[in-house]
Amino acid sequence: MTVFDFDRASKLAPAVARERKDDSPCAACSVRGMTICAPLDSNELAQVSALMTSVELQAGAPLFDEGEEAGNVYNLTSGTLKVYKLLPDGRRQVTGFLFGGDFLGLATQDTYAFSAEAVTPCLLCRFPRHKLEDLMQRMPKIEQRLLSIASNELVAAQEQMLLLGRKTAREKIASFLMMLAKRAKQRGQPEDPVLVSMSRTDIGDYLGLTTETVSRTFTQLKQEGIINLLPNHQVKLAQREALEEIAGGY
Amino acid sequence: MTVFDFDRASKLAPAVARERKDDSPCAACSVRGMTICAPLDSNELAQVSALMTSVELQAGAPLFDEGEEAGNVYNLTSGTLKVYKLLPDGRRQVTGFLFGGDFLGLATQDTYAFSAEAVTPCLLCRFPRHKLEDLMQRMPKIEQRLLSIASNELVAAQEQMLLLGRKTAREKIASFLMMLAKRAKQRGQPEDPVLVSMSRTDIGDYLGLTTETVSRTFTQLKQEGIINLLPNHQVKLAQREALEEIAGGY
DNA sequence: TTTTTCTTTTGATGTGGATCAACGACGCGC
DNA sequence: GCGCGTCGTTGATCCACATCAAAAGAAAAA
Repeated sequence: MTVFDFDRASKLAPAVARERKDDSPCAACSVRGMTICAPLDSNELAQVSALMTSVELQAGAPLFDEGEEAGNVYNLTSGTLKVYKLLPDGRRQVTGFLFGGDFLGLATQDTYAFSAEAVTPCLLCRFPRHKLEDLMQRMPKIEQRLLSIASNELVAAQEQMLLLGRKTAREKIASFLMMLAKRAKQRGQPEDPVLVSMSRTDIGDYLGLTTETVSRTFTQLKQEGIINLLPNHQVKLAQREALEEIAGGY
Repeated sequence: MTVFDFDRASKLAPAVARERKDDSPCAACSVRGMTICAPLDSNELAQVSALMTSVELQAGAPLFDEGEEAGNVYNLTSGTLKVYKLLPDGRRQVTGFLFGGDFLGLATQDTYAFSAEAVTPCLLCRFPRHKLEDLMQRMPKIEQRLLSIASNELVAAQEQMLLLGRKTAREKIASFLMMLAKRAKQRGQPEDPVLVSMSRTDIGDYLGLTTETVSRTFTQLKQEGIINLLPNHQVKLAQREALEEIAGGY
């Protein structure tokens, strides 16, 4: 379990690395045609794009903290982001990793229920929440899209509860690798040598394990020939079916 | 960890205990003014009510199973319901308990992502999903309400991930009791002697513990004078602040 | 009421993963 | 290139909770 490291926190990079006011619509959002913009026509898209600002984060930079006023929602254009919650003594639970195309910042209360931090350098589209809410009144399509996103997240959250509450370390690691492979495939990236861009600590905090256990379990799977640990944080799924079997049918 | 008991399963009560076609609007839904009907005017309410059927479940009766076609959504009028997921070998994770006023059955895919079963006798309002979806096209208010419900559930799910991944047995039980108290208060029921209507097995499967550990932890808290175990499944929160402290600030 | 059955509690023992400790390996700035 | 800080791996030991076992309550059936 990771205990909050105050020394490290004070050394963190500044909150927002760079920020650009951009008159053109968020290229990645419209090009990819994903996330909240997906169901919109060009006129609607222009209205949404007018609200948007680009944000750039360097690895390790926080986007916002739990409890902070939830003024914006975001679309992650590229990079990897983690969202997490802390206990008062610093124990951390990473509740999710976000990748290119993912949506972030849904909140009913007016404060964020979790913190968000860049794992790798990130590009995001930012929308002021109240303006987007005004727009939603006139464009139910956005609301539909948001409901669909929330429903999918809810399904994923329940899956993760099953993992945290009932799976062994071995099953957790196998599930984690399968999840990374699936998500990479979804956004059209290579899924066999899986790129594991996050640290053992982040993985441990996501799976409810310690770094040591994460490391030992990777080693164990490697020795069994189920995976190969390649350079540059890549993992080859040597026996994909075996891994899927261990993951527990999910 | 609970392993699937095939003998017990075969002895379970039939799926739907009773069912009534009801011309009048679901009394509880409109009276309470909660859940998806909350923001509607009387004309809109009539349209929604026209789609509704009442369902009655006896304790232990399943409402639907994971993987089943998601044909309906439900409003729980009274009683307690549990939703859960199973691993292939029968290990179970209860992902939530639902109480009077709660909404159930949100799904993007066309199958349920979890199973639902009555803990106590239950009364529900049932809505055919495709008809409700048609209605949503014309009444964005319902969609807004659903998005709000989903957002709240998402916050609760992240809270539960923190609990499952990072809290000790003692902290889990304390959090569980505080949650029950809070939810009882929300729906205007006595919150101090908390009614714990579910079995130790259900609690264990909700918190990622065994029945034995749940029982031992209750006993321990009782011996420390933090709670009192009363007859009829009631628990008196003798030292509420101490319990809140143990729960970890949530 | 007594009997049966299921649930909860309590006890004895085992173990998966945490903790504590040290070392090796990679990346970065100089 | 070299030194240095961070991250990952490996080893030894510990402990919170699981597992196994049985008794004590509670509820349902006879």
